[in-house]
Amino acid sequence: MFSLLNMRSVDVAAEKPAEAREPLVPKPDGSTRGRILDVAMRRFARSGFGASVRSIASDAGVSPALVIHHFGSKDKLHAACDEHVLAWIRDVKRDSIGRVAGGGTLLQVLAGADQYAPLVGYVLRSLQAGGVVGREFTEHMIADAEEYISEAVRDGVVTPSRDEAARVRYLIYSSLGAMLLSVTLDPPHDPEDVTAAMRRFMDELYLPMLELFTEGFLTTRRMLDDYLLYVPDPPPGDQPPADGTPHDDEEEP
Amino acid sequence: MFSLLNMRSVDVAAEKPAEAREPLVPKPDGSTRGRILDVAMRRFARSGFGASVRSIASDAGVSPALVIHHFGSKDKLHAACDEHVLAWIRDVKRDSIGRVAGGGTLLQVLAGADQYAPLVGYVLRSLQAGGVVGREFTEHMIADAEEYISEAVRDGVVTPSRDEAARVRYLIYSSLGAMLLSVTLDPPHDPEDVTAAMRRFMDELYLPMLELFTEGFLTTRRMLDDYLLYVPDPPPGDQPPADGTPHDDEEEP
DNA sequence: CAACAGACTAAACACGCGTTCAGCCGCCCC
DNA sequence: GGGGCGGCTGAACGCGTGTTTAGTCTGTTG
Repeated sequence: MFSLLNMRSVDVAAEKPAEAREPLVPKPDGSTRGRILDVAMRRFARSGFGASVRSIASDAGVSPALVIHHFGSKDKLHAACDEHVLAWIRDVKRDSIGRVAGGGTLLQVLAGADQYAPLVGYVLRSLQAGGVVGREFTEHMIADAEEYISEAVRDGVVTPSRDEAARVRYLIYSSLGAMLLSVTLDPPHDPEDVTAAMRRFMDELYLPMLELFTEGFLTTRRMLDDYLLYVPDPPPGDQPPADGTPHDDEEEP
Repeated sequence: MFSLLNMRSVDVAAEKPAEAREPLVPKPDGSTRGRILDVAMRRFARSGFGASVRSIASDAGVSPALVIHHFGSKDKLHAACDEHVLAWIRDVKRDSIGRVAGGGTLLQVLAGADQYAPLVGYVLRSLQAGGVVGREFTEHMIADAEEYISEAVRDGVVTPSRDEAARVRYLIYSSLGAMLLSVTLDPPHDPEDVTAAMRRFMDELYLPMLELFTEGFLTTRRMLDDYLLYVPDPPPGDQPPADGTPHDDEEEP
């Protein structure tokens, strides 16, 4: 069940056995340091990385000095949050492996439960800011997709591509980018539930995506053929001769 | 010539007549106020909207107080830049109308000339920040695409969709979002030429896009048919019955 | 020529930020 | 019991921010 960007929330419920697995959220830990880390992550997710140390301290019910005392500096706190979030993501991935056979529907899982809202919010913020979490998350998704798409191609349910790596990157960038853009341009009133916004987005745009994936968009092969004729073979990481541009490729209806 | 997201840079050169139209950049104006506005726009594009009034003043070779004197406040300066950029975009659109018959390749035009770098950079920043320019730009693109896609459908070169409006939105969100994500996660060393980054992105990912548009992704109609069977008709903005899930959101300390 | 107007600036103001400092408190170990 | 030690705080420091104020200079107008 390759699905890749299988986004519709309603399906999630249908696919998983009724005795729902509860979402995996990190244990409270008890220590003040842990609580600070937790509220910092949530605050960053809600307000972006410009959030002040004072606001985080206030959220945690401690003094600003204590935050610095435990983490050394705001930058180090940010780094600790990054690490914390990445670990959480790894846990969710490990936990959800083999659920929908072939895995890969990480986005589905994350959007499916409100408890993941801080995690998702944090990832989106990092994507917006070009942070390490955003980068790593994207690469995770690409690596995963690479794997199960190639499997799906072997099984004959997915078209092969002339450049699998590029296709995977394109697919992940589009879906992630579309979602990011959607919640950025039209943010949820309560920034706490980005997951709801994601599900709305999925519900609205799942049909066109499915249509595109199933039926394509163009009725003629002309543009693709022209391009293939013009450009040699891209597959193993080499660039086409760039722009020596002997391009008398003029297209015209 | 529907093309929509026709992204390949090499084509741009081929399409326009050799006696190149030079890109349309707003006249210098001469006044100090105009110069401040210009450098402010560029500074915002390069460094984001967090850029300080002092840095802008320094760029323009004037005192910070003068910036405030002319624009009232930083927010008003920001708004003036927004207006300035939107006017510029309107000019470019009007200027490029009917160039590639049917228009719509605004992105192409913008990515095609380095002189548009500040404009493009500004739009991307606004997209990142969820500003009005980003929103308006997106809606412009959607409106344009709506028009020439429907034309392309009439001409039989593009598949019809069960929900044209949703498809257009999906296509624009994906392409814009993918591009935004690409330059965010992997920003150009010299932030001055985002256009180069855009062209690189286009060159890399044009093939998979074209493949997807021409050949689709799935080899079976099963998923689409299942979905259509499950969901009635989405066209006029109504939500599917949104399954049972009474979302019990507990959590929150 | 005098007077006003507007472009422009140096200096300061008020504020929020990340961070530091000195010290208080309660716990554990000798 | 005494002494260290780590969690923790209130107050301050230094800095960068957007903005204000007072004033200078220049060109125009009566």
